Amino acid sequence: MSLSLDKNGAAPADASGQEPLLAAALGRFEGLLAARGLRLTAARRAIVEAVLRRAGHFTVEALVADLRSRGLAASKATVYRALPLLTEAGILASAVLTADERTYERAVGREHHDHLVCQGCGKVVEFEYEAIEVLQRELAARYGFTLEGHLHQLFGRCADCRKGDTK
Amino acid sequence: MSLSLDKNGAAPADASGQEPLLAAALGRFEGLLAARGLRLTAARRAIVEAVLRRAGHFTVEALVADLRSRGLAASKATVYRALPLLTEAGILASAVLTADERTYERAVGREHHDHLVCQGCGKVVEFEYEAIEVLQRELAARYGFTLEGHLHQLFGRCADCRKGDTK
DNA sequence: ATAATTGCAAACGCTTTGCAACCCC
DNA sequence: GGGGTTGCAAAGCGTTTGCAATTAT
Repeated sequence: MSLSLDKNGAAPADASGQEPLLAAALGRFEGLLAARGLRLTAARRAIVEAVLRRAGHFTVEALVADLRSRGLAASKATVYRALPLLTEAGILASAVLTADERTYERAVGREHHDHLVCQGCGKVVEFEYEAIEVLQRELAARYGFTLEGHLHQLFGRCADCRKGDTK
Repeated sequence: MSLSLDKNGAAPADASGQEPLLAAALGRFEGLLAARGLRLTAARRAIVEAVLRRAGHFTVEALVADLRSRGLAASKATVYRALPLLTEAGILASAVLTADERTYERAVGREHHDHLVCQGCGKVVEFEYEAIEVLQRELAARYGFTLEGHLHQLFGRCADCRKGDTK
């Protein structure tokens, strides 16, 4: 089994040359919406663009602020109503979810990965470990389950935080 | 340290041979509290008992209801204030945590495990897979992290739900 | 036209907090 | 008595929802 590790962070550069991504995202979105008799409106388009423009993890609040700062149409309520749709369309994904944090990230044009969070400084490392994915599938099968998804987050302390950081 | 019984003499009502667990839990709790200049009060004792009496996963609401139905002292606020302490003492652990569910479970006297949740019927299977635990440690080490914990939940569909249930 | 969509603000549900009374050491 | 503890109710917060106006097809 190949142990492919994502490059730390690999923060996707934003805003540049993402037309193809945007096209792919809007295409998917429109497909999902059409399949349900829903419409691809200006507000929804703006939300998709805002998500793609974001690099890394972000909160709903930040996304709404982005839209607002660009004078784009999409109120908080509309954003919240769009989140599940974006997720189902594979455009958006939940990033970190804990008792006191909830962030999202772009999903279109990216590979699946999980998160390793430093409890000292909050740094988040994205990782992809096929061996674990395999074991998860094996495990689900063992219990007669069809695996549809998972939430896997590792919490620890990074080297920097172990050295000097307070707390 | 000595384990004093509830001052009002109220013996744990049901209880099926859990005295040793209760003793262990109270002992740990008292230790943690003492180390911080905090006290093991009747309310906190009642909460510990309520947690041990619970089988399986439960919500805070359910725990509060338990206490209330037994006329035990411990308001909702007190329970919420005790949760982090119980967790640190290893008496309580978070069970399932998703965007719309948050349950806890007894940790004392139990082995570590993660959860497999059926998205059809809500059934939760607890699993312990050492191979995955090992890979997690390996992964954290690879990034220079000291692993302190993790949240690993698998979501799928159980055999029963695949057979008949409506989607 | 017909039905979906949106913004706003009110409603919500869960968790936290301010505060005065209380209890323990 | 000093300081931790508790209950109650109010405050917070992020998310959801009712509703009337608006817009897409």
